Amino acid sequence: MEKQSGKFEAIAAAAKSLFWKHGIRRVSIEEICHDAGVSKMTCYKYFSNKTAIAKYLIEEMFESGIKAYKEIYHSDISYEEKVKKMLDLKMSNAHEMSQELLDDIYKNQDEELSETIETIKKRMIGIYLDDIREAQKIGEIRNDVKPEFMLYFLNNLTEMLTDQRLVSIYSNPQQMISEVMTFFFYGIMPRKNGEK
Amino acid sequence: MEKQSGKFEAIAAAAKSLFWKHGIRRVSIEEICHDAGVSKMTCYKYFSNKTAIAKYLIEEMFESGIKAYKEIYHSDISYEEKVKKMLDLKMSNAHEMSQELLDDIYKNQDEELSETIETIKKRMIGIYLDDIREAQKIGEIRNDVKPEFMLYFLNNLTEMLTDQRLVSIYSNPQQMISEVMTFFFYGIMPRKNGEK
DNA sequence: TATATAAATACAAATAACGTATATTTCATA
DNA sequence: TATGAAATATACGTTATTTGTATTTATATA
Repeated sequence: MEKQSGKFEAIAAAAKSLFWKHGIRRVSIEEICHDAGVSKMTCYKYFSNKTAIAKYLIEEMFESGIKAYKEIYHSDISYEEKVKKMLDLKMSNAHEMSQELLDDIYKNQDEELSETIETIKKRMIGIYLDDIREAQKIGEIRNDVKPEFMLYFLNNLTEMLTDQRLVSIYSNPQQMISEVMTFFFYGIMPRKNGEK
Repeated sequence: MEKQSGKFEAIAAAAKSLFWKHGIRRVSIEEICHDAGVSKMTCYKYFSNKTAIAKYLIEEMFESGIKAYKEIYHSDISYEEKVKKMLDLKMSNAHEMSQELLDDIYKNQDEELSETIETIKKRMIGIYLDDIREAQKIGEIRNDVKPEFMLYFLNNLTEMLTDQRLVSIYSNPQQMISEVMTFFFYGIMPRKNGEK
């Protein structure tokens, strides 16, 4: 069997560009084919329909996200450094999948797609919670706070980091992340002597 | 007759937001009505169809552009200052109408809309050329260069000013405009003594 | 209460998108 | 050059969406 001469990738790239800009509903298969420089028949060789393309793209996106997370989590740096790196990552990927696109998917009640997203989300939450519990066990973070609350709070943080009202307070995003993280790790109490 | 309770404006605003983001083709009238919080019947009270809404918005946009230009041109400042103000204006309005939206209009061969745009464009070019000729007449700019070439070159300048490759060379846009303008007014030759 | 105005609903007609079948073209290989 | 696999272009019936209008229902105002 011959190696795919990049047509699959061309379709995926064209679809991603269009979906991410306009949502799924507004984009037609013929449009994707045109942008990919591929005929409709070729498109149907690889994907059974539009939803299948979107599903593939969304799964790919989440997979690469999980992979990036895993790499950070299992790297040999302090827990604080890990959280910092994750927040950096989240920020740079903020527009990876726009809220608009998600709304589009849910609003149009495409059950297959929303189920796909829900499934992956659950998987990611499971991974995150396990990792938090592990970190509690080995004493990297305090264990008198529910992992679920930490996760909720972390999600809240990432939202804050893309909120223009917060961003505009700081002269650069690194300073913002650093300050927010300090608050997350140490709270509002002034540091005691001996504390890092 | 009662004053329109902002429904016309609501429709125009919703349509503009959608058109400017997704182009005209991808947006339906029902969508506009929904976003405007107005029923379809009310929409048809004010506009006969989707093209009519787009036409109104495009004309309004060009009109306000011409108005802003006129204000600058007839203000009591030096010609150099005028050009600078115009370039500032052009830059801040760079995304007023995206190339994508224009492509959408031309690609879909909506004759009415493209004619509307062409008509307005011609009017604007006429105004610009007249003003350049007048400036030549009263000696504000040299008269051994065709007005048409100056206009062409000015258009080219505004395109350059939104080109990221150029923008990234300068630490701020004002410096860029100033340098580009100096080149436009005085060319590459070093200034002679006595020249401003 | 009467009257005007907008919203909601329903609908036929037009348009666009879908997915498939078939004919044509391309192009590498025998 | 002839052959065959694979992509493209074309055509087509089917379904879904959009359009523009008509009719009914709600809402506010004088």
